[in-house]
Amino acid sequence: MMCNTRLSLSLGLSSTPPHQNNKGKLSTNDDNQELTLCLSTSSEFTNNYDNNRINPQLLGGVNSSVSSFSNTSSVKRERDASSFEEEVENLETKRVLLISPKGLVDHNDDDEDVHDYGTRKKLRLTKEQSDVLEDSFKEHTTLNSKQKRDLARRLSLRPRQVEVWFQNRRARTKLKQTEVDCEILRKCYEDLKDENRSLNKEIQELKSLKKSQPFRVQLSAATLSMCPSCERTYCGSGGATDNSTKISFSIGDQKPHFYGIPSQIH
DNA sequence: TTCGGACTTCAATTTACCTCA
DNA sequence: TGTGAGGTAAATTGAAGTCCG
Repeated sequence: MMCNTRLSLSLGLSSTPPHQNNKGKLSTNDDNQELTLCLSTSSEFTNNYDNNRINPQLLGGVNSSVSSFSNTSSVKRERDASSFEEEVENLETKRVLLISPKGLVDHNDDDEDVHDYGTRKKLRLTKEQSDVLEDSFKEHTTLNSKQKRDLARRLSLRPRQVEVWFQNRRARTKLKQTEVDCEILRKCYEDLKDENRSLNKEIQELKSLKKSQPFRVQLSAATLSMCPSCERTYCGSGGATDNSTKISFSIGDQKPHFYGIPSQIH
């Protein structure tokens, strides 16, 4: 399959709208394995090339006439081990689009996912494909090259499609998590607002109590109170304070004293 | 150590399709 | 029945980062 592949390169411009042409298109005629690359001013090709969607090695290696693309043979990495095959696999499923005076014409008559006017129909994954992808995503949210290829082969998709699916899936997961986080924060805000409201209410009650009853109030144990002059607490019976946190103050006191919290004892 | 190419991932955006009023 | 709005998911684009020779 690969060995018989012949790649030819043609350059062209058309007057059709950007969404219909000016797109770098790579495709194959399944019958004779002839690949035709139509380049244009589109950023798609340059982007694909920049990101190695189209492997320069493929261009340079298969067709020596594109010599400027061939200087990549020294790059050796595990994840690249199959990139050549992957690219060929990608190319096999892409389209032959020829530029005619009317614009781009789909060259594959049996092509079902390209409109007559040259735009790509949006693929809808089948339930089975989605399920397999979901299962795979549960195992690992990112794919290495081999996993991607295997999955693509299993689902009869292009590796790039699997890659894109995982990319979008990660984005959806992140978005959902953000929504959850937002909800948690919203709940926290509501709780704090309620707490603030009740504390304010309590303050108002105490203030009104102070006006109507300007005498000392003890909220802690009856034996513990605060000296109004030195603001120190003492036990009414002369005994020591216990370890529990207690509060004792008089209405109008600016400095209530907490006990059981060492850092707050003066 | 620096540089550049190859490669991946992400965020933002576009595009095609679907549903529903 | 046709249509526009809005939602969703596939696909594109460009930037940033890592790895390695």
